[in-house]
Amino acid sequence: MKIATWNVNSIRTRLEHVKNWLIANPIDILCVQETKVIDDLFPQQAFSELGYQLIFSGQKSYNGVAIFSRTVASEVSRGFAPVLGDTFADLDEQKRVITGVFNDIRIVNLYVPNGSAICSDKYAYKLRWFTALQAYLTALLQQSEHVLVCGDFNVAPEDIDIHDPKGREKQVMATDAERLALQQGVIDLGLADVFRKFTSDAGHFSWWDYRTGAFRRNAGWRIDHIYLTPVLYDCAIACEIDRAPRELEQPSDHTPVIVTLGSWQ
DNA sequence: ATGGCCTTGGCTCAAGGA
Repeated sequence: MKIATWNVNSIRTRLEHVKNWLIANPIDILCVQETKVIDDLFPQQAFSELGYQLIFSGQKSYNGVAIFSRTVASEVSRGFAPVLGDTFADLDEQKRVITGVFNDIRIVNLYVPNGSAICSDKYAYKLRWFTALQAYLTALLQQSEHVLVCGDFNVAPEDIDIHDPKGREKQVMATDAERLALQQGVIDLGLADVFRKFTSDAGHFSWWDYRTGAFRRNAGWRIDHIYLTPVLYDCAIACEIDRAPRELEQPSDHTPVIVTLGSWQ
């Protein structure tokens, strides 16, 4: 079973890239972020023609998440509120969370806030969002031992996940507070970054700035992750970053990350 | 080097991204 995550930076602009990638990589589940489209305008037919079911949660211009799957989803919900109630309901105005159960695996697809700049309101919002995420995942983990959490986390967990970590303490996506939020909100709950099961060295990235020829220089960050509970982590036989879509004309600035689960149904 | 570049909305510029 193969499951991938990809921040596509507008599903409508990237429609041909995503379609062609799925034809070349006929995986079981694809989680996408930054769809940037309301649900009524989601280009659903293009993907149903390829044999995928879709669930999505979008808004105009910003954010938006979706899950494409070969099998039908059950126990689908959107946002934090269905799990957490009213405490963090204001965070659901931005469409960043969608989940469903597929083949007995609870898939959680996330688009973590960017955070803008360290002194900004958006940075505080990001840290509060991680607090909500911790409560949200804690609740889901009480229901199932088969949980996969993936998406654009907008945090580089370690210095080896940044092409040039010098001065990273002052850079959004790499501050100590963000790393602690990721640690407490995800990793400390028993979820492990499966990419690091197979690859321990530096220089592997999932996002490259559009500016300054960052991709050509491999000046990237590894901010797109797949986290697994222990039973799934043990099943994983590969986790790869596919750089190919980033080489195309008019690419997303992110590229897919794919995990392969062996001996799973 | 606070620049660079891309997407959306519907303005020829601003906001957000990371």
